[in-house]
Amino acid sequence: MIDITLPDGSVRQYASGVTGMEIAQSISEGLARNVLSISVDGNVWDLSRPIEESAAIRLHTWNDPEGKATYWHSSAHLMAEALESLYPGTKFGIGPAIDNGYYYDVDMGEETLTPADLPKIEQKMLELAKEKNVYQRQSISKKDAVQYFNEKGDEYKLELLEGLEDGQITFYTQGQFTDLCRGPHIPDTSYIKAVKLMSLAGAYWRGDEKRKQLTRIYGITFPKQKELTEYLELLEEAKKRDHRKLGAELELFMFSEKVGQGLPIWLPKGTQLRERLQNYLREEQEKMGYQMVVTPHIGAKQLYMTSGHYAKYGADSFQPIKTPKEGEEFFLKPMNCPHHCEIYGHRPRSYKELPLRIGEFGTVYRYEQSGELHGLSRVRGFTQDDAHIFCTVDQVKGEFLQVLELTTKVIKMMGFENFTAQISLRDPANPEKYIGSDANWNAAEQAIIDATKEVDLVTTTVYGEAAFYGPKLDFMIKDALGRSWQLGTIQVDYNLPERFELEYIGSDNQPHRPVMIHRAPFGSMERFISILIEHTAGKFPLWLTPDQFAILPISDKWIPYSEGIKAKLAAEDIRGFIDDRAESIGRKIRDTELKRIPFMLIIGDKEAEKGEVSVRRQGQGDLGSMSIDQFISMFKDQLEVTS
RNA sequence: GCCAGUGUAGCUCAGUUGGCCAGAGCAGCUGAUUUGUAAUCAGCGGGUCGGGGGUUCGAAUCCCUCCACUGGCUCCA
Repeated sequence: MIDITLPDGSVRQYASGVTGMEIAQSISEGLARNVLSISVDGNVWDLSRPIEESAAIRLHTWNDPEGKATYWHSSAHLMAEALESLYPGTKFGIGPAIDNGYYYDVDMGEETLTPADLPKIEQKMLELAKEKNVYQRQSISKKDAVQYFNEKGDEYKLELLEGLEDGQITFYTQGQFTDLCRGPHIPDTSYIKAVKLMSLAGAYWRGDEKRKQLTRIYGITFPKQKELTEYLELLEEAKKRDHRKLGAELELFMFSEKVGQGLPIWLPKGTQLRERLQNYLREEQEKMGYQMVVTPHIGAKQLYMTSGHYAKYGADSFQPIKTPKEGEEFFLKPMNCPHHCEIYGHRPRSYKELPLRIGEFGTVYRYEQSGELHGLSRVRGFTQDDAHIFCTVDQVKGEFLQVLELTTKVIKMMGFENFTAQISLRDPANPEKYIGSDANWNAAEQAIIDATKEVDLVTTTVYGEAAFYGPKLDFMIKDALGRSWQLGTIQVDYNLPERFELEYIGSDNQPHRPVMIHRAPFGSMERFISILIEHTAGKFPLWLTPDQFAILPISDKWIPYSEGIKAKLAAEDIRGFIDDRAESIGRKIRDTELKRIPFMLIIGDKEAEKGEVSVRRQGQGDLGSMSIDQFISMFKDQLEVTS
């Protein structure tokens, strides 16, 4: 007998060789119907795999991530079977489960798939699913595995096999399809009831752009048709929140082919929004001792040679602008830090000046590959809420913590609760990608790790994501469609001060090298606002929204009265306009609702007689009639709640 | 940059296998209406069918090429 420990800590005894499915059945029929896979001492297994020794287990259903992952991975195999049956000779790369579904990378030779082919594959999958084919696990020797894929002519699987050790190789077979796979899988294909192939994309084999591009097919499956329908509806809803769509509808920003791709143009309403955000941050930063500066949009080549940006990005940036007679070369500013280093270094500095916090809403220009551009999230010209803190080694931690506090405050104030913090460190395998000494890097990386620990910030650590001059702490947030974007960033840098030979005179009357902290709580105004739009669906916080009210006179007889109301509100710094069009009140309300203007003040005979306004809240409806003073006080209450 | 797809009026979309002057709704303009909580009525104007080239008696429709956009991949100081 073996001891099986359940998640609640209770221990049950089973005969050695018991399977996950048998355990589930012994607990309840319902569980046995719904269970998809099992964790045995932390490793996810098939339900049919015998458990030989005592272990702690967790049974996974559709309701946990491991269960979904098993389900979707099995769905990828089902899709592969369908592809092999419809397109014999298809070669397979990898086919993992992802956050929402799965994909499989395939090489179809001369054949090209188009979206029109997808329904046919979906049909085949459903057909095969009904066969209730069992996912059969089989251990296989490396030699036999190599022979199998040699005969099949699948060089991708053969390459994957090269990285595997003999004795640890397993095949899974369902129906007519056999795949090299670690598993685990759901019991059989009949669990898969609803299938949708979402999209086709090119994907480089092993993520290497020098290698062949395979066809990636994204799909998702569900145990119930209803769940698929709901998922697709959710996607439709998310698309309505897309900042590119709302940005156009609310007239926040635009793009123009003539101006150039990836170069956002801010319209008056968007500019208002952006400047309010900047003013907010400016005030917060002034409280913290920041000093604002303004630097030019271009810089001489030498500046970027000194900073190292030229060596790293010179070939992949906008190419230099040259003076017509002298041929001097200037680059569009891709970063503000070199300019700020020059500000630091323009005269001798004393330790008494440190920490020196230099801030700038600096507009920078970077060449991004055309296929990468995306609304406001990925552009070629954008404004960073940038600042560089020059401080002593001893001050690094304190400064870092202050920046961390500011950044999390900003993120939380905007209501972005679902952010993740990522520590981005060097890629140990590629030291040539970075400048500076190991000692500098170690100090910088340790500073970030220590500071995040001190405030108990939950972080993930990713190697290879550091900037070339230093490690970063990045704040990641998802957009409406679940894509993750980096917003705020904090970077500790020992290297640029060295390259710019920055110094300060210490209390010992000796020169010392300062440390630099790069930081941008929003990241860029463009990307931050793109996320803000998607998270609020265009219903911005009251303090930020371009128009806070619209006065809707029922007939133009009440326009003069409306003017008076508007003036009273303006005196209280409440902004808005009068809709004086000769339209019906229903029409005015509809248009104002669609513009996401928070308050509608409706004025007709009744209100004017009593000296009141009838208040309607966007998205909520009629709040009834009240005096203008009552409205002002209600407005101010809400202003505080949302700010 | 790469793979796949899309591009018709300011917006959303129709335009059969290539065939008379390219259509609709909304928006816009003009006029009428003076309205009570999500679209008042009528009239009018508006399109190099993304650009260029080609095939054809004839191209929005077929082919080539460039541009932009969408979904991914790679990249992201």
